[in-house]
Amino acid sequence: MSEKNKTKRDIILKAAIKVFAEKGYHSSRTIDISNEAGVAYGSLYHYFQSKDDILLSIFRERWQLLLNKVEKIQETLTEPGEKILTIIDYIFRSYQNNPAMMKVLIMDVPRHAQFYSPENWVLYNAFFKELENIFREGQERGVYVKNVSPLIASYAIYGAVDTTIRQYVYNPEFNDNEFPLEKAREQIVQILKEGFSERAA
Amino acid sequence: MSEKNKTKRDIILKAAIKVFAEKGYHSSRTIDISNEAGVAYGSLYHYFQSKDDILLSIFRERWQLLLNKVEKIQETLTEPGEKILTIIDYIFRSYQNNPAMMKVLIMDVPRHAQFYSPENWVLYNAFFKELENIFREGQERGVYVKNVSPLIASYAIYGAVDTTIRQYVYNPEFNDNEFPLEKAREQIVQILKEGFSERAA
Amino acid sequence: MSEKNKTKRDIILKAAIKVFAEKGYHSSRTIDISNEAGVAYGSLYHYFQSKDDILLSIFRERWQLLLNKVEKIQETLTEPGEKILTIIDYIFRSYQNNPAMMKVLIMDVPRHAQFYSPENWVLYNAFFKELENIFREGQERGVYVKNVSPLIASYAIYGAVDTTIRQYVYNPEFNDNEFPLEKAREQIVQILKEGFSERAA
Amino acid sequence: MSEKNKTKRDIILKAAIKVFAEKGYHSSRTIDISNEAGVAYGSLYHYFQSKDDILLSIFRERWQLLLNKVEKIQETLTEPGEKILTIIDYIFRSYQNNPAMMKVLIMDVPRHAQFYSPENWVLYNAFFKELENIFREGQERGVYVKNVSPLIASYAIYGAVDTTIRQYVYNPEFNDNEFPLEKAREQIVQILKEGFSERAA
DNA sequence: AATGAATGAGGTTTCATTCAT
DNA sequence: GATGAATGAAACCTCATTCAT
Repeated sequence: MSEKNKTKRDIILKAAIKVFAEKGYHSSRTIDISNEAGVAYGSLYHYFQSKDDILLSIFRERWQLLLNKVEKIQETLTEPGEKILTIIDYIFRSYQNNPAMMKVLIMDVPRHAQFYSPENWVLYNAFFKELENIFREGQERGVYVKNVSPLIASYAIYGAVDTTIRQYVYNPEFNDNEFPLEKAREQIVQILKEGFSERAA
Repeated sequence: MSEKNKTKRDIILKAAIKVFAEKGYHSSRTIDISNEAGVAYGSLYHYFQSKDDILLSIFRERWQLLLNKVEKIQETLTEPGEKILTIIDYIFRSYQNNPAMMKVLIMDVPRHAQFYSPENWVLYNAFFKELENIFREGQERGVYVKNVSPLIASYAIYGAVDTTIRQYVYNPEFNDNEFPLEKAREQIVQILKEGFSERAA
Repeated sequence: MSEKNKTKRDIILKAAIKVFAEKGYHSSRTIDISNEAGVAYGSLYHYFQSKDDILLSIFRERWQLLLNKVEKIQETLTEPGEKILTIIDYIFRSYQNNPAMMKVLIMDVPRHAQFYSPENWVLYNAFFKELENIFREGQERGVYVKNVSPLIASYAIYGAVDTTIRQYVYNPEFNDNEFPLEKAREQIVQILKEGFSERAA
Repeated sequence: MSEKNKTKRDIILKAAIKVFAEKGYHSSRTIDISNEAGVAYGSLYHYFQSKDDILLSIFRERWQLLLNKVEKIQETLTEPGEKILTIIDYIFRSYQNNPAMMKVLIMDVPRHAQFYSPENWVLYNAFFKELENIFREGQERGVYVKNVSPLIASYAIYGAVDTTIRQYVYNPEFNDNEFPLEKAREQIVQILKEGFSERAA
C-alpha cells in the first residue's frame, strides 16, 4: 500500500471514529462517514470490506498501539508497580487525547457481534496477558500478594479503569472540573495497590 | 394491569432476555422475541412501546431489583465491609442464576444509545450512590481509608465485578472449571479491600 | 395459505410477468413490480424470498401447468402423433393467450443462474422426458422411425417450437399478419413428422 | 488499428468469452474480465465502449464468421442438402472447438436486452435468410417439399440445433459419453430431412 | 497506451411498527 | 386482547465507468 493510500485510509478511519463516537455505531450511516471524511461514498469500500470492517479495524489498530506501548513499558521499566501505573496512565491519557476514539473502543467495539471472533479475542486478551505477566512478576519479586490470581488481578485493574472512563464519557451528572481525571487515576492506582481498608496501626 | 397481563408481559420480557443474550440487541428481531415468547409479534406492542422499550424495561425492572436488594442490605447489615461483600456476592449470584439476563444488563443495556437518558441515569446512578454511601460510612467509621473518593471507589468496585463477569460470559479462552466464579469473587473482594501490594512486616 | 393470500400472491406474479416481459428481468426493479401490482414493495417479500424467487416461481408454476397439460394429454389421447400435435398446439396457444409470460419463460428464465439448479432441471427435464416417452411409444407402435433417439427427437421438437416463438416475440422484421402463427404451427408439425425432403415417387 | 492492439483486443474478447461462459453475462464483472485477460480494467475501455459492447462485439465477430462460412459453403457446394448438413456440422464443430464461445452465443447474446437493436437483427437474420435461400433453392430444384415456408424451415433447423447444444451445455443429467455429439448431429439432420414418421411401404 | 483509485447512482432487502379484522 | 398482513423508510453495498497520472 502506498503512502498516499495509507493517508486516505486514515482519513476515513478518523472520520469513522468521530461519527461513531457522536452517534454510536448502529446509528451511524456509512454515508455519514464518507461525508465526514470528504470522500466519495464508494471509496469506503476501496479501503474496507464493510462498515463492520471499519469498526474492527479501529479496534485492531488502536489496540495494537496499546500493546506496543505495553511492550515498550516492559522493555523500559523494571518495577512492576511502575509498569502498571504507566499503563493506567497511558489509558487515561489516551482518553484525554482522543475521547472519541475511547468512546468507540469502550462502547461500540465490545457490543459488536463480530468482535467476538477468535482473532479479535487473541488480540484483546494479549493485553490482559501482559497485565497478568507484570502482576506475576510482582508476585515473584515479593511485592504483590501471592494469594491473588494474576488473571483476576488483571480484570480488576482494567475494569476499574474502564468503568471510570465510561463515567467520564457518559455520566451527565459527572463533572470533570470537580473531579479531575488526574485525581481519579491516582486514586484508582491507590485502591488497586493498597485497597481501601484502613490498616490497623 | 391485570395479573394475567402481567404474566404475558413477563413471558415477553423473559423471551427478550433470552434472545438479546443469544444474538445481541441489534441482531435480535422483534419476530425472534415473539417466536421465543410464543405470541404474535403484534402483541409486543400491547405491552411495550417499541423494541427499545423492551430493552429498557429489562434494565429498569432488573436494576430496581438490585436497588431493592441494596436497600435491604442497608437495613439488615451494619458493617460496611459486609455490605459491599454481600452486594458483590448478589451480583455474582445473579449471573449464576440468570446468565442471559446478566449478559443483557452488562452488554446490551449500557451500550444502547437510548440508555443515556436522564431518567435512566438517575436509576443507574442510584446504585453507584448507594455504593458511595456505604463507602463513606466506612470512612466515617474509620475502617476505610480517608484519602479515597467514595465516587471513585464505587467505580473501582463495580468495574472490577463487571469486567470479571464479562470475561466469564464472553472470553472463549476462559475456563470456568479451572477458575470457579466463587474464587473470583473472593479475590476481587480481597483486592478491593487490601490491595495487591505486599505489606512490609 | 388462505384464498385471499393466494390472490395477492397471484397479483404480484402477474405484475412481475408483465414487468419482466417489458423490460427484461435484469432491467426490472422490484419497485416496478410492486407499482404494477399496486402493493407496497415490502409486500413482495411476504410472498417471495427475493426477486430471484419471483422469477423462478413463475417458471415452476407455469412449467407445472405445462406438465399437467401433458399428463392430461397422455391420459386422454392415444395416438402419439396426435399427442405431439396437441402439445405443440398448447404451447403456441399459451403464447397467444399470454405472450408476456412466454417471453419471460423463454428469455428470462433460462438465462438466470439459479435456473440451473438440480430441482429446477428435474422439473424442466420432466417435460422432455414426457416427449421422449411419447416418441418411444410411437416407435413401439411402428409409426415413428426406429433409428432416431427419443432424446434427440424431443430436442428437435421443442427447439423448433421455441425458436419459432422467439421470432414472433422479438424479430422486428417478422410480420404476424403475413405469416399467422396458426400456419407456422402446422408447418413445424409437418417438418417434424415428414421432414422437408421431397420423396421419390 | 495496429496489429499489436488487435492482439490485446482479442485477448480481452477471449477472456470475456471465458468469463461470460462461466458466470453468465450479468454475474460477470468487468474486473473479472480484466483479471482473466491480465490487463488493467481501465484498458477494457480503450478497446470497447462498455461491457455491453464487449458482449455484442463477441456476437458481431463470431456471427460474421458463421456468415462467412455459410457464404463459402454457398460458393463451394451445390446440393442444398449438403449445404445444410455442412452448416449444421460447422455449428456443432464450433461448439466442440470452443464450447465457451457457444455458450455465450446461445445463452447470453440472444437474452441480452441490447441485442435487440435493428443493426444486430440485420446481422442475426442474415444467417436465417441464408438458410431460407438454401431451402428455397432446394424447393426450386424439386428436392424439398413445396408446401413448407423457407422461413419456418430455417427456424426449425436452427432451433433443433440450438436446443440440442443447450442440453449438452447445461443439462446436468446429460451424459456426453452415452450420447456423442456426432450422433446427435446425424439424427437431427435425419429428422429435419426425413421427419420421424415411418413411411408406409 | 495503460493504470487503478475514485466515483456515486442505483437497487435489493430488512425489519420495526401499524392497524384492520 | 390478539393477530399477522401490510407498509415503506432506511441503509448497505456493488460495480460500470471515468480520468488524472
